Amino acid sequence: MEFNAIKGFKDILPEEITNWHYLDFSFRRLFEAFGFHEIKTPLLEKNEVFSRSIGQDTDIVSKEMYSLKDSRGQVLTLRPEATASVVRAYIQHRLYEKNPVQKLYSFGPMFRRERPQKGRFRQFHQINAELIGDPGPKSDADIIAMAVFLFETIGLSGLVLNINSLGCPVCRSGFRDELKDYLKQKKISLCDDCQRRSETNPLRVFDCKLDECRNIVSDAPSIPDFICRDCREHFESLQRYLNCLNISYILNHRLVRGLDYYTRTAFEIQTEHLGAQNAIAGGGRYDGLVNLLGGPDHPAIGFAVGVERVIALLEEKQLMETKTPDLFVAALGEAAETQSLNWIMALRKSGIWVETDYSLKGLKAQMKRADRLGAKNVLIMGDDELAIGRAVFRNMATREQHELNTENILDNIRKVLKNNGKQ
RNA sequence: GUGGGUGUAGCUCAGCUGGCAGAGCACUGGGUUGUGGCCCCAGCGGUCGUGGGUUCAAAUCCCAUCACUCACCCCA
Repeated sequence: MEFNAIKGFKDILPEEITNWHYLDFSFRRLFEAFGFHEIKTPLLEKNEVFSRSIGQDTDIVSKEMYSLKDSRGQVLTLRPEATASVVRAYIQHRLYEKNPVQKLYSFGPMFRRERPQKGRFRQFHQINAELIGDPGPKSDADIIAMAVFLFETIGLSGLVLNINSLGCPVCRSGFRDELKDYLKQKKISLCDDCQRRSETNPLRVFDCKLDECRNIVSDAPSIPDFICRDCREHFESLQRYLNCLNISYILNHRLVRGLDYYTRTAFEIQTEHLGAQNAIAGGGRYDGLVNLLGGPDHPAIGFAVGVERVIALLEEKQLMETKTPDLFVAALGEAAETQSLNWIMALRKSGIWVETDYSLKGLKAQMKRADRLGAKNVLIMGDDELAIGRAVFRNMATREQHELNTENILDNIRKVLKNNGKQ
């Protein structure tokens, strides 16, 4: 019986891990320069943590969560996103007592039971940033800039930042009602999906790709007409900050986020290279969530980066550079093999990547092995040479080789490798 | 959940007017007793996704099923 990984769950193989390390290193360095600290929360939470924050009517909660009952009947859920858990931890540990503004980041797997396709998996990874305790809009700019700079520093271009304001609970509910009424009148002309959307999440109708729905929506009440004065000023200030930072963006009044807890600022960073899954990062303000989960009435903003999507873009650009061994040791004969083993280990302890063959083969085979591994140098040592205190050091690229005295051979090798490395 | 596409060697794929299961790459050995890449020769490797049907004969035609994949919905 041969087993495969379950649908939508992926192995990350050694050949693709380099980009993961690169992204990991890059985002941590950048986020810490912004004063963010890492937080790790459990993968499993009580179901209510997610159902209450994300919203009962959202797709995530209504059909995508991996939930299970433990042996005592408690319903637990594998996290479908990070924000709810982070906010739960923020409240549980009273982090606001230590510092009124908490800047937290996290990285790890999320789980949603969707149909997998390009750029979408059932287990996927997110880089997450949350800034809790400041109402903005300067903190909005900070968060958005951090997201934009991340993609800049890892060398991705051609990305588009979309921003929108969803309004606060007060002005949004007015707008929602107006829109609902409007859509009700036009209901017969809407597509099936939009008829459903007009009930569950009317803002989503703005996102429909069909011409008929688009026409209807173009005359519909729009967010800017309804947004209250505070929300408008907030949004305008944010745009001034972005202009000041030379961060280009497009105002997208149709940008709607799928989670209920978003308020005011919403943003998304999009690419054209991933098929239908064009969002590689998305986020926004969630001023009511901390309170909703039982904490103080603290505002917050955050975003998530879809790691697999970013990795896919990095692979497209072939930014991955493969590392190769510094040295391959080819030993011929038992005495040489025994002696070489100690040298190999000593070099490895000093951080030099040394390869050798595990089976005793002829020199030709070992040279071939060294070549296939991409070894930069080969140390050739046979019993005969060893007896007279010599070994051959060969540079694979230049095909030059010279003899090394076996006294002080480790220092000699280190010296040669160091010089090669500098070139 | 709905629709399209694809399943043949470790990988990429050809073979699909039914007639012995193939190529390139990779791997192993040899051409060179102790010198890699290029070249040449040989070798290893396959329940043709699975089950059933039609047929003298099925990788090929039909049905079912599973997996992968893309798209819808929705999201990172």
